[in-house]
Amino acid sequence: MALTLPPNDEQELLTRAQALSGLTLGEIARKAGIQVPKNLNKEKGWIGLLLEHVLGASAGSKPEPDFPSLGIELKSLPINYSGKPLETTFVCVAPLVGLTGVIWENSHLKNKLARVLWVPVISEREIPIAERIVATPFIWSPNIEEEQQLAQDWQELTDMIVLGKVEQITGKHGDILQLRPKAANSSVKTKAFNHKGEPFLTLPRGFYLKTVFTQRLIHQHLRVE
DNA sequence: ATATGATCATGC
DNA sequence: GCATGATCATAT
Repeated sequence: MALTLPPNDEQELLTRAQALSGLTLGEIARKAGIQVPKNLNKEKGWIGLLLEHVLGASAGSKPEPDFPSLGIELKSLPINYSGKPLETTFVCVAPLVGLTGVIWENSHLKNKLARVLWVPVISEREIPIAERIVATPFIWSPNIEEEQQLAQDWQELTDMIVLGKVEQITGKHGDILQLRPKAANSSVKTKAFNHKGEPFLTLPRGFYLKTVFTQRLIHQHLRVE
């Protein structure tokens, strides 16, 4: 596959992303010389990786933004024909230890969501992967209200973790943010502390944005233009 | 095991 | 129907 140079500034990135609007994933992949899988069962991150590639994001799984010089994170967002998100959005792994001194302002979650290029893709499961269409990408930062909601949910979930109640947390906790398993399978374990302060092994968890939140982002950016 | 990229699929 | 819990691939 051909090399795509990273964008020089935010506007170039946005222009590049919006040039994908209306194109099918098959068209985009063909230009990039990438094979389209029949389904995503074994390549769940394929769409995100394709978009990273064609937009010139830095490769690999380094713990930094997709566009380091711009401080921008790329997120693909599967939506239905009505613009409703079909999945929650994974943000980052939730630390279960070492939370002493961590506050919202210096949290990994806040940092991750500081500036995001959202690329919605009409991705209903009945549509073959190659025929799914990119909608209108947009760049977003949380406004005051959104940040307050994120901070509140993050604090609630983090408090429970600190109190050793991680295994009592379900996907129902949080209004717009949730904590759910994030692992290859249920045998994967990571260290946490129980309510007595004793270490034990548990399933790794990740922070996910609920669809009610991402749906609002979509609507903001459909209404205003 | 942890980071990246997420969606699958079953229970409700 | 849809959200929660479970899972898949790859790189380090």
